[in-house]
Amino acid sequence: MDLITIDFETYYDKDYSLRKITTEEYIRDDRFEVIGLAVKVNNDITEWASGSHEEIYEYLHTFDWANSMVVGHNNLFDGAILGWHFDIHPKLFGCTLCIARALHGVEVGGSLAAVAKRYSVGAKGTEVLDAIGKRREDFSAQELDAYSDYCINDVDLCYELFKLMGKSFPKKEIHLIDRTLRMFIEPILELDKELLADHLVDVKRRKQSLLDATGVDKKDLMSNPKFAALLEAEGVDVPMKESLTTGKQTYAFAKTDAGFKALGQHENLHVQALVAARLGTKSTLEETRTQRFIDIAGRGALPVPIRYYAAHTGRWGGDDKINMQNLPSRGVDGKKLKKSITAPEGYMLVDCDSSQIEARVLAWLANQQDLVDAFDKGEDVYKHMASDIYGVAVEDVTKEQRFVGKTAILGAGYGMGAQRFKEQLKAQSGVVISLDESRRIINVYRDKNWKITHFWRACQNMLVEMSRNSRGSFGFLNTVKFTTTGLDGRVHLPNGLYMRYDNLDYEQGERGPEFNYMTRKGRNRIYGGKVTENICQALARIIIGEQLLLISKKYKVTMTVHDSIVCAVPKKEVKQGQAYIEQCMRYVPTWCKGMPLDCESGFDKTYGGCE
DNA sequence: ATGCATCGCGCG
DNA sequence: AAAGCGCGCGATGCAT
Repeated sequence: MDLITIDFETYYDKDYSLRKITTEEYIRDDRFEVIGLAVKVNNDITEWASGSHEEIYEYLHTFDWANSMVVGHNNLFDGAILGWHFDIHPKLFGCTLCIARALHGVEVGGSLAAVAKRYSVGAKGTEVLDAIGKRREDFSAQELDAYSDYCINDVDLCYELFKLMGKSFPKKEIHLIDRTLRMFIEPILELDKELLADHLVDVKRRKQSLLDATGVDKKDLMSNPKFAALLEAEGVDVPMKESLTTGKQTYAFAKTDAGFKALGQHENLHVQALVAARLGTKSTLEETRTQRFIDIAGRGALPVPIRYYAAHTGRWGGDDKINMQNLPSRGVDGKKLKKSITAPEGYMLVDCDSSQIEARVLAWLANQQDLVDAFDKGEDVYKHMASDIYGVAVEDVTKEQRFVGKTAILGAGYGMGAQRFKEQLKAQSGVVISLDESRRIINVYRDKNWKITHFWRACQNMLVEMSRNSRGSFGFLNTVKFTTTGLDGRVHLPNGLYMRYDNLDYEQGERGPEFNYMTRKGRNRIYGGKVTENICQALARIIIGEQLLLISKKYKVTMTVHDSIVCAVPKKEVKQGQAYIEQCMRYVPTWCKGMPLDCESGFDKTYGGCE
């Protein structure tokens, strides 16, 4: 297999640029034009090519793409140009930006310049290229020459970086990068234009009627101080709270803030209307995302931009202004956007969810064997938890009691305290318990799952060890190893990558060291329970990654949302396809024998219809 | 005009 | 001793 490194230079101007519009819109726009590109086959001399679309097309088709791996820095961009404009479909896509993010942390600068500097492979060109607003034909021969040097240099840097970073990079992760990029580069999902148009009208109408009921202007609702003034005018004591970020007093206007919620039942009906309008108009997601979908529908199929290694736990994230991982799905009529996403002609979509994967990983990792066994047998672990909490037989557990058990299983496993548990329970289900009762429930959880509480302590000890610049391993079958490089703590993961706690430091608190590490947004507190959560999330991501690759052998994976995978399956074999996909999602990787995995799936013509 | 911090909110 | 966690996007308010 050949390695082809590429970089496209394309037309841009003040408005038509990647700073202003999405990658999808930019590449599909009528103004799109290739100024030129640099191509390097294996270690051959890098070539520069510039010419008309037809000339570039012809030139590009002289390479053997079908047997090549194509690498670029941010290959989402170059790969999409190859596919959408030049009908070129390589065997494998690589991306030095993706690899850099996985190796050196999601926090560090991922620009080609920054990564090149880190590896000392040379500097990115600094010459000021007068390219803005210039079409290919506007460049003089000398200007084009300078541009070619610049572009060739970029490709050479990218090639060197791939050699250095790619050598030790896990093969499976390379394939995951490839599959992730293809969700965007090879779009097959379609959008239901009529449904979207109707939905946009509905959403706007709904918001307007909320506003009409108050008789105030939208901007007075959206602004915190102005909204506070409206409430004060009604004689309301404006609810305040302490900011979790700054510690200062701030307005408590979030939909889960108790004081604000109470205003929703205020005796003054105008106050009720104001609160309802504020809540109903504050989130613009439904409206903006619907508009983006409508715009995309006018241009073609739906490319799914998923960012490889977005979280320091390795999870994927959204990208390109249209986060496909947080599409609404709860509440009445909540799935309209998902329902607008449709399988291509002759296909159905299968949406398969891994069941409670993080809770299962936690039980396995901490070697909480009774919980592992319960998961394995397919028992209702939430009911079992509730049975212990309330001292009733499993079959007598009420719906409300089961919900308490569920909240405990999903939250208390990472050290949640009584105060937080009480609030969470109230916010999520309206169940109100006393602080003493909350404390009792937390204690029941911790006693029952004592191995898990031990694991928090092991993770805390790991932080201590890392801060002493040492190495070691812990966890079930020594799955989790850690080392320290300088001040950077690293938790090694079974896929060959690691989670980093950069510049790990601590302050001596009254009751022991309080650890923190550096992120892009400043220092983050870190402690045993949180490390436990991070590791479980990372391991769950590795498991679903392996499963995604298995599924890809047979079906096109169109997107993933953390614990779910959405595939397109030919209509006539949808039942067999669904069975195959479920089989893949129950696959237990070799490094985690005994992991109790399960899944559930549904299929439909639309994403939102998969139940 | 543009960038940054903060908050809220959607998902897992 | 105890502390649930992980994202991205959009709006506002304020600084440049």
